Amino acid sequence: MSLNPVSRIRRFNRAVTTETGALDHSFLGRGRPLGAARVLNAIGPTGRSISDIRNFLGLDTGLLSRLLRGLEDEGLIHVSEDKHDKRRRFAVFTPKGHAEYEAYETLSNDRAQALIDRHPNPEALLAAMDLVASALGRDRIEIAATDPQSPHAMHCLLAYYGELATRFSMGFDPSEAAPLDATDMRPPRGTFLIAMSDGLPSGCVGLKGTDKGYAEIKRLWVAPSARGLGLAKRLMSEAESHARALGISTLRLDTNSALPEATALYHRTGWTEIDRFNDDPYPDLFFEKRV
Amino acid sequence: MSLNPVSRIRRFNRAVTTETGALDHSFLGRGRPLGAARVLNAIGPTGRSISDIRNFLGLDTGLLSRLLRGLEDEGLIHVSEDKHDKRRRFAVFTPKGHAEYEAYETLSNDRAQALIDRHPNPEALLAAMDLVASALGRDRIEIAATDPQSPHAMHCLLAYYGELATRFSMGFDPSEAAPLDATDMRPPRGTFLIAMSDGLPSGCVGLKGTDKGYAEIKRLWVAPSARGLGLAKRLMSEAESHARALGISTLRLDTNSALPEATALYHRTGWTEIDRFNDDPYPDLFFEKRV
DNA sequence: GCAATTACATGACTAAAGTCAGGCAAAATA
DNA sequence: TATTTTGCCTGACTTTAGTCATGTAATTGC
Repeated sequence: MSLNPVSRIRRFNRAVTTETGALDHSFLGRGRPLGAARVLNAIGPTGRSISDIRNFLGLDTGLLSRLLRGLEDEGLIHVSEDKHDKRRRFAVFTPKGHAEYEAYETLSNDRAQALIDRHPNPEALLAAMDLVASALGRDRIEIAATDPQSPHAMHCLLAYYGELATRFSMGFDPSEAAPLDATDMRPPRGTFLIAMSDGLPSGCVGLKGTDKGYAEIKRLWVAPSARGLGLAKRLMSEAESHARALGISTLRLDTNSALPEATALYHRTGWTEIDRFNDDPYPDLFFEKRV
Repeated sequence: MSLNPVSRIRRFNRAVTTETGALDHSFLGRGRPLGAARVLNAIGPTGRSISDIRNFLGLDTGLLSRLLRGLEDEGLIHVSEDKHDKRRRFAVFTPKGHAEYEAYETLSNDRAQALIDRHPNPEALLAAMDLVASALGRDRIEIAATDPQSPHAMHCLLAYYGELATRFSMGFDPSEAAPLDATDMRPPRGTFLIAMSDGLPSGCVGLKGTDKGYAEIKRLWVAPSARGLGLAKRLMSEAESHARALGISTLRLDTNSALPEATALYHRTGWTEIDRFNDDPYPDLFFEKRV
């Protein structure tokens, strides 16, 4: 009875509700009701428009207006009007508000740190949490173009190389693979897309421009915690849209038979297998698609 | 920045808060405030004493009293006095209350089921959730004596056998191991202890009485999701207390060098290695301890 | 047996959260 | 340009949650 899947999830819910309840309670310690603290947190260091806050927190206009007025009276925020649309308003922190925001951040961070510190295997715990968070927030994964040398991109690429190293029987050394020039993966020659799942980079794909009449798809990777959610397919289809927008009509890619999921995906999504078109030592399968 | 452990935990918190918020909201759909729904849920099909409910939900006497009165007025529960102590009161469902309780259960269960259904690898998701729940609720793991043939005990034993099968190079077949008579693990000859982590059996150990002047420790197992929390040590020390209470002064156990964590634990907790004392084919290490 | 304690109920209150109906200025649309 | 819509604010409300003091009956401890 307690062992069936539904019971296990409900046990998880109980554990997590207790934990968040305790965090909420510690937030109350700063002498401000939870509603106001939530608004402060929603504003964030870069400021935020009122309508954004309303959507994010799901609040009524009246209620939010009053909460903002309260924070303003406390001297924590400053609300100014948007230059382009004077109906819209934008909230930013005062120095005092910034300090207060940081105090709430510290409460959350300390709690998170304590959880890590007392666990015997933090990496396993974090991996489990990533997986659960991705499962819960699957519809909130967003794909956006990023610079191929941004920290998030580097994170994805390192994870990608690490995985190739374990999956290829001969290992994988990035320096032996075909060198990549970052400018080939920046507009207007190409692009680099990252899938962000509420702050966690969960996948990537590169579109690399060449001077040979086609562009290449490179570095398609999906984080273990986000696999099976159809993310690879979404990344590929976004990459194809970007290719079309850049005026590219032929795409090529290379892959290795040690990555059967990838190969299956290419077959499923209209790619045709072609002959070897480069002398990179790692790939043994080559595909092409017209977009 | 979003890749450090603290950020990952906070991302998890956000995902989970959204999810529980959505569940709470669906609870509201039954036209009853959350407080009343929580009380209904706390009562449960078997009924519950008022003081229990108060402790469980952390409510003020006045508030709970009013919430109970509300549920009573709706015709959902019936509150009667305890026979032995007429100050105490006990709440049970009326048939209508039972139906309402089930409706809430269905909301929770459907949500959980949906999460399983849409995930590509439900077993991995559940394992991750178990691990997180154990990490959050580690101080709430309780050890209790159970019948060695209870469903929870069987669950532990099957998991234990499954694990031995993967860890022993020669595999493991329970039928070839020394047969176990359940009466040897019931008082007064012995006992069987289970560690329960909020409804999930997370570990076990058996104390098996013999007629040879000593008792044996058997089937020490800790669920993967609860490892590293010191549970094995707690189980062993509980088993020793039970042995003392049963008038047993010498304990023995056998184990296999393929289980180094176990062996290390025995060395650490006062056990001395002795010569083989049985002809079971699986063990290759033998220990004794006086309690 | 008497005082203290316990278990629960009641009344009187407050704070927080949320709803709803205007209202006003700016922007979008016709 | 006139009308409608949008984004936000304000005032007047209700509901929910929770606190505190007091009361009453039953039980426990001395």
